[in-house]
Amino acid sequence: MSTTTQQTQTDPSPETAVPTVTVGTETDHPVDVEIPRPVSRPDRKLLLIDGHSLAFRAFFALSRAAEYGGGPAFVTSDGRHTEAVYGFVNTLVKLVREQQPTHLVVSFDLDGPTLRSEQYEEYKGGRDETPEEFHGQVPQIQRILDALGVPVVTAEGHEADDVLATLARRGAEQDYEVLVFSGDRDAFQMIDDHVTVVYPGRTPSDLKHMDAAAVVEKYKIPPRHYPDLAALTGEQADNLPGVPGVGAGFAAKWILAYGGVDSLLENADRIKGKKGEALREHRAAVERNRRLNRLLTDLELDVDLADAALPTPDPAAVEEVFDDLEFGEGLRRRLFDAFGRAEEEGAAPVDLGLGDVERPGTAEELERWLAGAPGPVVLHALHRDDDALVPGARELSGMVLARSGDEPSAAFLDLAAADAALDAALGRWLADEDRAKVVVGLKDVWKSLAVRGLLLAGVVDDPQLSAYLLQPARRSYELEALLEDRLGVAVAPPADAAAAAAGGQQELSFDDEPWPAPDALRRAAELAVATAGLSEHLLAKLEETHQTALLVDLELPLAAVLGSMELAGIAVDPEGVQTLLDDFARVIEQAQEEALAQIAEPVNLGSPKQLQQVMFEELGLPKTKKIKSGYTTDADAVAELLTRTDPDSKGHRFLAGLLAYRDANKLRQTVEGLQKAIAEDGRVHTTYMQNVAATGRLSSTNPNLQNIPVRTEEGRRIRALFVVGAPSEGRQYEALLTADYSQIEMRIMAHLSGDAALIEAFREGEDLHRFVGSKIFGVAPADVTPEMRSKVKAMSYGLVYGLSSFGLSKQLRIPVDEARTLMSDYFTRFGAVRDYLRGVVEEARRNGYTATIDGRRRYLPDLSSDNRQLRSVAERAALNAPIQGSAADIIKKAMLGVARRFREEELGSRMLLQVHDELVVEVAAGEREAVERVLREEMGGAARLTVPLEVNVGVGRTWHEAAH
DNA sequence: CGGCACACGTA
DNA sequence: CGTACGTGTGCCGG
Repeated sequence: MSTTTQQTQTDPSPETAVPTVTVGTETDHPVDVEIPRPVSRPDRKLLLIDGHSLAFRAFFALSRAAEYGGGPAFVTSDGRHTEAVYGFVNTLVKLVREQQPTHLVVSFDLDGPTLRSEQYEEYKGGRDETPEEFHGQVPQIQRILDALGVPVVTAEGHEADDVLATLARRGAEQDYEVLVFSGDRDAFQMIDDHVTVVYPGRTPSDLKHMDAAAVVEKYKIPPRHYPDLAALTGEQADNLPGVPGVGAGFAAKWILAYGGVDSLLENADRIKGKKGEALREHRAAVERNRRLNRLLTDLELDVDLADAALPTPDPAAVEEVFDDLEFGEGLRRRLFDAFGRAEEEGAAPVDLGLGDVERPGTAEELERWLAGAPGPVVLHALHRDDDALVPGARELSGMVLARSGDEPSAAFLDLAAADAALDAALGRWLADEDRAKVVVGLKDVWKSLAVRGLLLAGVVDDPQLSAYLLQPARRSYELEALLEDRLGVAVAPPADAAAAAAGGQQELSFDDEPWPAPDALRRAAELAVATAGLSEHLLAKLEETHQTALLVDLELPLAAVLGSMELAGIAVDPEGVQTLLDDFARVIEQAQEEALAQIAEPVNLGSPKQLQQVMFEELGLPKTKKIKSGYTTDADAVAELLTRTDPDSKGHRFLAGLLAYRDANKLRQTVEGLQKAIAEDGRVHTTYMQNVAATGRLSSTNPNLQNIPVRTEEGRRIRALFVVGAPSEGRQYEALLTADYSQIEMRIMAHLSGDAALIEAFREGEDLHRFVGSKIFGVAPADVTPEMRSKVKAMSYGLVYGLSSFGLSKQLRIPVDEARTLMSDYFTRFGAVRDYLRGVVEEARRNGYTATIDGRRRYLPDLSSDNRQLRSVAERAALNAPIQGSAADIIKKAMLGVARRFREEELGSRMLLQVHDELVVEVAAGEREAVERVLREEMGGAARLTVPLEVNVGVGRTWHEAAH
């Protein structure tokens, strides 16, 4: 932070130490110029923006084509360019969000002559013509500023910089902390303890802060002398030549020795050498430059800073301009996040107006409560710690029912205490499709009710699913968080959490204590009442974003299907598990021995840290790819090292042992996890997470049955552990059946891109990669070698993930040139694919989100990040999300279809697993053919694409056999 | 004990 | 410098 230069001295008193720079050391009157630290005034922070400068930089930054972002981005459907507008708003929003100014003014240059152009005709001459596409964008920017309520200040005959300098001076006098955004370095002369200049780096949103210390650091002179330096060196951008041969270094030296331009020129005769000669020769130019680059701080401006308080924009006005310019939701959201939003609906209703929680104890009381008011009833499950666990579910002790409306009300049902009549009344209501329910955590509630023999119908929302559709990247869908984030409603934290936070011990529970505890019930009731409002809000938002059908026709019914799959579980062969564990244990031991025999001291092969020590220091193996902790020891890197070491060397044997150890150990862990997960019914009940994957996929946990090994022979032995189950509930099962989509993602790519060649490939029905290979390499399909085919395959799949030519070269271990040629040949043959991929990113950048075929969104705000790394990640996610997400939608629809058909055709077979593009079914005795038919029809017909959806089906005693 | 980093399994 | 996940281990700091 200190800006020590040779000329810097320090005030003797350390408390008030202000660095100084001495200027004019060679004159009779050297001056110590203080280099102040900038003041911080969070409550009075004025942001001044040079509008043209920001717009111009934004325009060029966004016009540059990115690898996937080339082509006509930022053009409205009627052909108006909007790069500058978009970039301007984006950076403005970023500045406001990061700097949190309390006041904001934007200034623009006016057309027509200025003081400077009159004094010097060539001023700013020699610049390239502004591109055609830039014209017309500045008025649009002013339109947006108008909608936002941001004051725009201009001055006839003056550049924006003079306006800014005047306002900066005024702001400083009124003790504002002033930030000036300007792309013109002349603005540096404004810097003092109150004024900092923010100027753009390579991109308009890569912003650098220049305070006095930074100027001294960079130019060795105090800010007020910057124009002297600029006058000497000249300003290319303004077409102002300076003294030939004099750069910033010399200029600074002169200034420090002789002071500013005036004083320097007075002493010009004392300067020796060529440079002195040049200075004397170009004295006129220097004087002219200094005259022109002096910013005026005393313009008459019709603005009062007090009126420039950061406005709260009118949403309607902003929406109108944004709609017209066809800007997406991402930018709008960021804008309102930064500025706030006028006339937002009232903040948190502190009191929900909820009376006492009712306790209907009879069927009549329940029915009376249920008939109390129209509108959906929120159903919130209550569990107690000792609720019985059944395989795949948890029994239910009670529930809170709630509704909002004019008279919010909540009721508690103690299921343990309910008599038969109350149970029946509850059952009738639950099963009644016409009585609307909002269920929190639908899948779990569905399961708990199912094990009680209760049906659940008429579910109109689960906020944890509707919120997922609206914000698929959220980490948590806890009600409290949703209420807070979506409605601004705060619900008191649970009492035990409060007690725990206060350092209290967890209360021991005694059998005679009332359940639920009164304050816990009260809180659950308030939460449930608030949930009614939350649901209303979420459903309205789904309607707005056209995702209602995804909730109503897909996710909600799917919850029940997933619930039944979890309850079913899949049988695992326990003896097979033990055999496999023993086998793997032998391999692990052998591999470990072999590896450790090559080194001096034993290490933990599971510790990457210790491995690095051994591999790169003791064994002296070549360094691999850098990671945070040093160099990677991952399988790819180890395999690479194996090819580069002598097979007879210690290093080689160590690496081979390590790989074998890791392989077997990983498999052992998988099998152990499986063993631990076998429930009392001999089956493994995974949990499908319906609101975790940002693309719309399911995930599987506890245990994860979506990553059971399959690629290696040893891995496939694990698949053979999953077997058809023993008879249960009077039903016999004859086999497992697996049905998977063939290349569904590539088919979706063909559909979305409309690429004629790719579509033809799928319609021909021949091996996709062989077909693509024949096109790219220009040979007959029969002449595509396995090597060609595997390259093509890697590339095809890579494209779906946003693979670069660099990445392809790494993966295929081929030169980048070759990878690039491969890709370009691919795109020559499948041009629509490239167009599609480009379009996806552009559209997502504009809209702020991608969408699947059925309209499931994924928001990607980082597409406009100024962090290249973040932006690239978001771009690849944008390429992948519509494809992966559409595939997820399709198999979800297929699952609903399969479940419906099993029901309608009264089949006893049941779906057990979903592995993204595969369904595993347990086939009831005698239903093999029917099940295969249902699976083929429902999976194949789950979407109407321009290419067929091909489904492979296999049957066997085990999952492994079924897949062959 | 919680959280991070690493490694690695699947689609 | 290839997307989306979940899990186990080591290891750090509290």
